[in-house]
Amino acid sequence: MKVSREQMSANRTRILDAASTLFRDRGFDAVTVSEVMKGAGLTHGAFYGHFASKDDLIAQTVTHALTPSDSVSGDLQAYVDAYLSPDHRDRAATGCPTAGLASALRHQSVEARAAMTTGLRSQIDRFAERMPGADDAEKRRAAIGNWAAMVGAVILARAVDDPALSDEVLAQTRAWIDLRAA
Amino acid sequence: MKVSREQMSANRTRILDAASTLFRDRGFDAVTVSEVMKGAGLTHGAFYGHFASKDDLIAQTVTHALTPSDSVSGDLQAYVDAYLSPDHRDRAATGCPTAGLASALRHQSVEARAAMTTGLRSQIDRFAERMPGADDAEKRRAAIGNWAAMVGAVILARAVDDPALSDEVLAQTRAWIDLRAA
DNA sequence: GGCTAAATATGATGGTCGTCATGTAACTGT
DNA sequence: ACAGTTACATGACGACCATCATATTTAGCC
Repeated sequence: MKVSREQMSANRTRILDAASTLFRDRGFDAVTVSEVMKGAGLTHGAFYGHFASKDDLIAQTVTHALTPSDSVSGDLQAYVDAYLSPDHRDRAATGCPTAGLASALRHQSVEARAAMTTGLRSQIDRFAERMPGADDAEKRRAAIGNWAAMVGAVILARAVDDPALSDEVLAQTRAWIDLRAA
Repeated sequence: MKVSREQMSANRTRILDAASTLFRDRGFDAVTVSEVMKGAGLTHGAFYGHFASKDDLIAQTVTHALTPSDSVSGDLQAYVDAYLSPDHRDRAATGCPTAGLASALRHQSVEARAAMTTGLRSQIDRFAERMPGADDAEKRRAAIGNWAAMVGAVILARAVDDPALSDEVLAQTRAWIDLRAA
């Protein structure tokens, strides 16, 4: 059955939200189109009215997941602490899309990778604004270094089986990140 | 046809080598059992004489790829520079298994994750030995923080489409890693 | 209010892949 | 040297999945 224009737009958003959650949780390959549509409350048939292909969905989901986030607002130290918390590690489905999707993007379409490029660039910019450092160059360097460490730490913490080692990776990275000097 | 015992053992090693390369290059899901066997110079039928399942292969490949590596021998600075080089970014198939496989391990069997745990632990230990720092605690912290940054930087550099941004992530992380102080 | 087009549901198709069954050849121990 | 076993090859099967075809219902417009 046909639905109203705003209903369809809302459906599209729900598909992207469901895809974002599912992809972060289980990866692009392991999630099927049917699952995404079920997560959005629709059946698989409606999918190709919204997207040209699964690859198209992936590209648009990356854009969707990476865009307007309030990422680095509020206290920077609190942001870092929350990012490197066991709670964030354990909630990949609702956590940072970069940590959840970055490695998988290497095998995706140019469109998806371009969306990641845009997302990373703006994350670095926003992060650099709030970084300590003598000048902009130092701030930018600290932003990139710290962001790489944060993403890497969460990925390693999630890859590992032993909770003690996983917690230690997070805690030590948190302690090691130096927000005072570039 | 049956082959000699040492031939079979060599075949097994070749399967693991091929799997290690292919998995790093394209991920666990995208690589088929047939491809791995073809890479080892065998047909798919021989696979289940060596491994119980694809999951079993994945677990054993992680162990195989993560074990005896000469990882952190030689000059530490040279190791870090090579790790964060565009060349290493561009050669994932022969590059660091941690950077190539870590995120995907989150969805794998306990055996595979246990292998990753062992691998990460020994990498941290070896890395810490050569880290500067006042005491062992500081060395360990620096090892974990630096390793997280290195892995994260390579993953981000590989995820991104723009060569300039990708190069910058590597170069800035290299510059930012402080090997002198914990 | 009725006609048309659009959005979704249902059902089908073709291909791929993990796994297994069977055949074949040759290594190994006697 | 022989018999039995074993490692590998060939071929098949069943499941799953992305994509498409068709049907159905309803919003949007006159």
